Amino acid sequence: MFFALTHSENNARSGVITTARGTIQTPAFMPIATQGAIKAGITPDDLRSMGVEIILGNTFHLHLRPGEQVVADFGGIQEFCAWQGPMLTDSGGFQVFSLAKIRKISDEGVEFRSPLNGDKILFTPEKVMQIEHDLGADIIMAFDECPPHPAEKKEVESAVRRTTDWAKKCKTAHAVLLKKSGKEQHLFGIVQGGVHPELRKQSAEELLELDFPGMAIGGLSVGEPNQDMYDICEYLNPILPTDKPRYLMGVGTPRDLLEAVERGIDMFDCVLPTRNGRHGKAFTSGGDINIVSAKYAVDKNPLDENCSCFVCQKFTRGYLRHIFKAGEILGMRLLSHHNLYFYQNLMQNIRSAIRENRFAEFKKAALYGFSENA
RNA sequence: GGGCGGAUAGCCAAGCGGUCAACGGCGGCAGACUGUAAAUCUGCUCUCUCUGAGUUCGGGGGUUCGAAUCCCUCUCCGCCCA
Repeated sequence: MFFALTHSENNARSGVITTARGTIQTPAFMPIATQGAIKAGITPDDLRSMGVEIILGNTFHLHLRPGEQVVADFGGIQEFCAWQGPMLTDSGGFQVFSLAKIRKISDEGVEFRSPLNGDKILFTPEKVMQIEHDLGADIIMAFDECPPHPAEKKEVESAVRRTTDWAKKCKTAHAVLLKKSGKEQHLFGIVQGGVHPELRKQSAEELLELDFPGMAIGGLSVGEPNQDMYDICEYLNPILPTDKPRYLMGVGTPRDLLEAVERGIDMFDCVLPTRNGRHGKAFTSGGDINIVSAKYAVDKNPLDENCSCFVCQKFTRGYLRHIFKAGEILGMRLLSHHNLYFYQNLMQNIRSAIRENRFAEFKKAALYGFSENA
């Protein structure tokens, strides 16, 4: 069985996903290795030491460099990265949003211009499936259209229509490739529909007919108010099947994770722990801190006194501030490490709380802590 | 001793009669970042009773309606000739 739900408390769920390369306890947070590496020098050993069970790669960026054939030649993305655990590849659907200035959408697919050299890159559902099969991740995402926020409702409707159409094509192409490769790869569908409940419902129902082993919610955390994101999760909760993992793409802040878990989400990924780590912001049990702030110059405390990561065992805020200001790469690595550890620890605590039927009180206490510095 | 060339806000450095409180960079301060074109981006950084006013461009003096910008002089720095 791919997904087994083991505990639930109201809508919050905990379970386990089983792949050929290992299991993933849920709710899970997946660090992002867009180009096959967690930025700022976090190694596979680092990830394992903090309890990470699955990481992400990106189809678009890995296609541009080094190319899926190179990755396939190494035996797949997991071997290539020396991670060797479960991996997931995003499809390039987010690049439809993030690279909006250098792409053209049609019903056939999306024509990108390479940010590397200006080459025209045509992504169709079939092409994306071929690339994701060559990359060989354990979970692969259907090619979707992620519209911006705000957007005209017509634009969102069209994105839902294309996303469904492309999902069908992805499923068909995936089935053919799967038969040929004999590998185990699980294709997830992605629900679109912006902040419109009726479009979300339509998108989810159309995708559910295709019976994907997992369902993702895309098109959120693109600029809409946080409450809208929570509302959409809450709205979709009874529509999505309970026996399949739900993946809220691109989310989020520690608070977002708690709010979304409460509304039935099982999987997350987000650049925040690593990007903010590189930009000098640390997540702590007492809220975010900006380590370059002058007030930490002679602060001899760790980033988070409640954290047991090695950064918090060894280094003071004053030292971290100094190496950050000095531009030493160690500062970015240490903050990235701490932030990823903080996220993993938070997810571990969330899972324990759900399994012990005390998630509601855990969430309340955690949110109270995050507000200390706010 | 003589001849050139310099001295601009914390530092470097543009400006060379009005549109200059003075380009730009560094440093400093603050903020942003949510399926990563991000070790990135944005704002502020002389003083004040701050949508206005006051003092600045080595010191002093002068020319002019008006000077960081022109003239005289002093001080200091660099290069060259003795």
